[in-house]
Amino acid sequence: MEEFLASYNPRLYAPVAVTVDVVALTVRDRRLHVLIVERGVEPYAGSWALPGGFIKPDEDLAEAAVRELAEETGLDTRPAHIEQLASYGAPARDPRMRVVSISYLAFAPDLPDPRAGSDAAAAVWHPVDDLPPLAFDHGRILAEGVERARAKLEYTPLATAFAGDTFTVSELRLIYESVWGTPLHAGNFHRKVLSVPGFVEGTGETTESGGVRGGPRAKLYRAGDARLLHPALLRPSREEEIR
Amino acid sequence: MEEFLASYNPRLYAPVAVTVDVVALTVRDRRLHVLIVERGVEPYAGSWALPGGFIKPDEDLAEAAVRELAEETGLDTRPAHIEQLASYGAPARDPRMRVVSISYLAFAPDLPDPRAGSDAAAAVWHPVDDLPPLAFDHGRILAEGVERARAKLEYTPLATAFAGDTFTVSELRLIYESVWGTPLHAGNFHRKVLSVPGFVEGTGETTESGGVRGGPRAKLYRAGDARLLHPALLRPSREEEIR
DNA sequence: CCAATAGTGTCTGTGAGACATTATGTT
DNA sequence: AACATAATGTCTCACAGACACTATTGG
Repeated sequence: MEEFLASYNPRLYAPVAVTVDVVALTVRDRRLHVLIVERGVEPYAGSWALPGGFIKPDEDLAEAAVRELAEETGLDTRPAHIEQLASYGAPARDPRMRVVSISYLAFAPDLPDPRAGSDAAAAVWHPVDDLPPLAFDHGRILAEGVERARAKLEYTPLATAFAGDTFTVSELRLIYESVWGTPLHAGNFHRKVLSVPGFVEGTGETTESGGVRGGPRAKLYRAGDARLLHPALLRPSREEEIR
Repeated sequence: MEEFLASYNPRLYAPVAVTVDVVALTVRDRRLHVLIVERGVEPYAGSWALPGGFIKPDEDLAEAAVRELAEETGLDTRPAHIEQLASYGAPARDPRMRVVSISYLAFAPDLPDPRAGSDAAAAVWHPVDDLPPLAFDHGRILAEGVERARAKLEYTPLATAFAGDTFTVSELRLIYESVWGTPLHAGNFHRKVLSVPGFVEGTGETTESGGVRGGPRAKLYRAGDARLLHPALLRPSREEEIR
């Protein structure tokens, strides 16, 4: 083994760089938003892109994703949820050299506006349904992130990661409607959410006042201990995606 | 941009190598099997591991996965299905240097025994529920691949990727039972499979003879054009995995 | 004949979705 | 008073799962 290590020379392999890119999502003003940055350095300086960058020598991949997100956007709050999305390694996806990118998907509650950090000229939350062209293959990465997020709301209680510590059933429904882009039936949604074991648990509290246009005070809930929703909360049927 | 490329020096970054590892699954003798190889070179020479290796300069990631699978196992048949699984980049997961591995999940019908190829001392199909320790973090990668496969059979028609061009409903049921490790109700499964639009389509043919222990000739089907099963074919409830 | 298998029929319980209703708040 | 919203009730249809049953083959 020692002799092998001595004879092994990494420089014999073509150099490859590894980056992480983050699809950070939130719900603002009833629309799904993604965090994008304006690149301050080449390549693609001036273009919008997902936050991300090269991994550091002694850092795990998920750590790098959290670090890059904080560095480029000035957000000091860790996202409520982060998971690996996919990897992209087409030989010419980066003009500098061979770059393999590991993408991460993050969910955050509605946070303050970000500020541009290292290597970024600007950082903003932008609605996902009205995006500028993105650098590299980030448009495709984002699309896969959004689709993964939509699917995950069906099977997992992760919608609560977009909400604050406590929330009403109506707020939770607005999150689902915003992420899926579909109106849901308020009454059926209400009954369904409360019937899935471990999805939410009551706090005993209610909102301070009724809604802006009236109505009774809503009960407040927090996230329950379920990791999977059973039965699942399925999107209205999407016949077109089946074939 | 040109000036940037001139000033950029990849050697300034710590060297990272990128590998692909493949979790290739098949169903043999009513049990789920995975393709593993006995490593012929250090590190972990003599240990069992997933087939895989370093990517080449002008090769996309999925291409590398298919190539490594063929090279190390002598199988010339492309798997019926291959998809990206996840990436692993813990700093010390490989003793040689920083190695980031992209894992792929492949489904194949029951193929001939593999033969050891480059860098491999042996290559075999091995039942997944009775495995030797695997090199690196391959045990974890395999576990995630098996779980992904089990989940995918619920929502997609990929079980047909384990079967031949044509198959009977009973053969399809045996695939589900083998992958999930659960007996299924033959009658209900039969009705369910035929009722999901696009899952299978009849060929008009039947088997040449009845089963080895009797029974009528079964109708033959081939894979249909659905990409998703709707409604899904859910596993018997797994309460323990919900919390 | 017996046993195993292919395929279908029937019943029940659960849950999704449409719709209605009551209560409680704001403007 | 008018209206929006929270929360619950009711009905119907689809479907999963249990069970029964017939038909067809091999041993």
